Amino acid sequence: MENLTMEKLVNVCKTYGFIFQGSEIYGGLANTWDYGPLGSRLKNNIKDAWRKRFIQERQNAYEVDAAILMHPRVWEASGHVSSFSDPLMDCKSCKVRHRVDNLIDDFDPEAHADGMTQDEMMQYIKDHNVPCPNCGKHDFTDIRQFNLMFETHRGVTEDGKNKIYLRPENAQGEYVNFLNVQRTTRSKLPFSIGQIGKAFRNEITPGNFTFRTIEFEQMEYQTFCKEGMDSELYAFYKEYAKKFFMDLGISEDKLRYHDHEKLAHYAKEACDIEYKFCFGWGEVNGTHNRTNFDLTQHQEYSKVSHEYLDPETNEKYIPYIIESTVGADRAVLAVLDNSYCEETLENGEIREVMKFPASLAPYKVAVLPLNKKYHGEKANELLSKLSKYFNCTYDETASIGKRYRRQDIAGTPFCVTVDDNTLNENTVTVRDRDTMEQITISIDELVSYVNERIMF
RNA sequence: GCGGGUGUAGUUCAAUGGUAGAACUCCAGCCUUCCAAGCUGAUAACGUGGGUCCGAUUCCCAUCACCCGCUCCA
Repeated sequence: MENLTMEKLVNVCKTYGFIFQGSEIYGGLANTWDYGPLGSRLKNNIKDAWRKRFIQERQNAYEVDAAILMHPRVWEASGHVSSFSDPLMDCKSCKVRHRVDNLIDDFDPEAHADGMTQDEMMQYIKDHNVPCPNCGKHDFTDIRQFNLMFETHRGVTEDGKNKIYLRPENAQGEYVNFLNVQRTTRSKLPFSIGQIGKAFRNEITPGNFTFRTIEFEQMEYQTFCKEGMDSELYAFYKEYAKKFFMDLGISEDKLRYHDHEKLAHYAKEACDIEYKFCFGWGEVNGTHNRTNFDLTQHQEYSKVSHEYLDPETNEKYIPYIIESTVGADRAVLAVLDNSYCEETLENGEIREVMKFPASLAPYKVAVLPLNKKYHGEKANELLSKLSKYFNCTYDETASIGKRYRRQDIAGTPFCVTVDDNTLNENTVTVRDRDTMEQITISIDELVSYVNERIMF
């Protein structure tokens, strides 16, 4: 909808049970959100849609569900312990906080703070008398490392030896299982490992609702291949991911690519897909050509060979990895943002509708007895029958019009009413969410009628 | 993290240093054969913690959360 605001979307989500603020009765915990009855169904449907496109419909694609807590050496190998932290420093005079590396690079772009240790950065600040860009003074605190990984401890004592991290990305869970999956599935390259799971980042950032949170879920897909096939696969998955978002009901003009100019330490090529949220363009997918960096690192740190013996050429090499990551929470937010509509009816009333693709709708069918006369056995029988096939809901309160409105905002694609014809002739009236048109069909045909229309 | 703004019922809004009102929603009942009808009734709120005061939702402080702008987001 044009003119949708985040405030409006947050409100709709809260009012109807898509998403609530985390720990709300305690005043909320910043940047955490809980999915409610409708939201958790929607999210699960989006995850299932991803599974279908990225696992089920692909060749040589397998899913894993790796542990969130991983060996601390994983994060040394991946580079997260050393580079996933920001060196911060406060100006004692004006209280502005700076990232030290940015401070130095802004002072002298030739300085290359990236390569410096913490001590070297501190020394550089002193030697060059770097001023605070805000107030011009030279009165800084010591540098403090702010690591974006959440730390916790196993065992009873909290010493450094027992420190473990909540994973800041899922990818390592796929990489450390590369050998296991390849062996047990007897896969030849190229093959893919996908995973849906939570990751955690201790970011001090405002969030734009669920767009950036400290706990989030990613739908990740790693394709292992021979060097030389990497660029072709990279291009393929950029497009494949975009098609996936279009299948979630998003039109192409609300999607765009954003190629990275500044690449991460592991990447050869990197590109985001951005969706035009009501607050602006925001990343919903990242496609990366990670080269053989990750498996090489794990081979070095674990001392376990990650070389693949190519059965066709008898060559041994460490595979390249093409990664395609979709943020599950961001995909949900994009679908909510994209699906919300307000329509003005003939009587001037506003109709709020969530126009999800039917496959994503939390409820597929609502069973609505036309009035009190039709409550009871027949309606229950119908609901029970349909519930064997779909997630359904039932509403017998208020007027039929009001009940249609309730299902509109929940995004339920089909409402079936129980009336005289149901009792006498075993037919129901099916009302379509998008067109508001009604048809009469027999109860026996209803399941296949709905099934045909909710295929993803 | 910094600056500014805002916190009253599920929602949108009132009022008040001395019993916090309403509309819509929700729930129950009556009525009702297809798009938020009507009538009756009921439930429901001062973000949290301190302080000042005989008494604080109101004034002060802190904290938490949200909004706007920065910052950040390999």
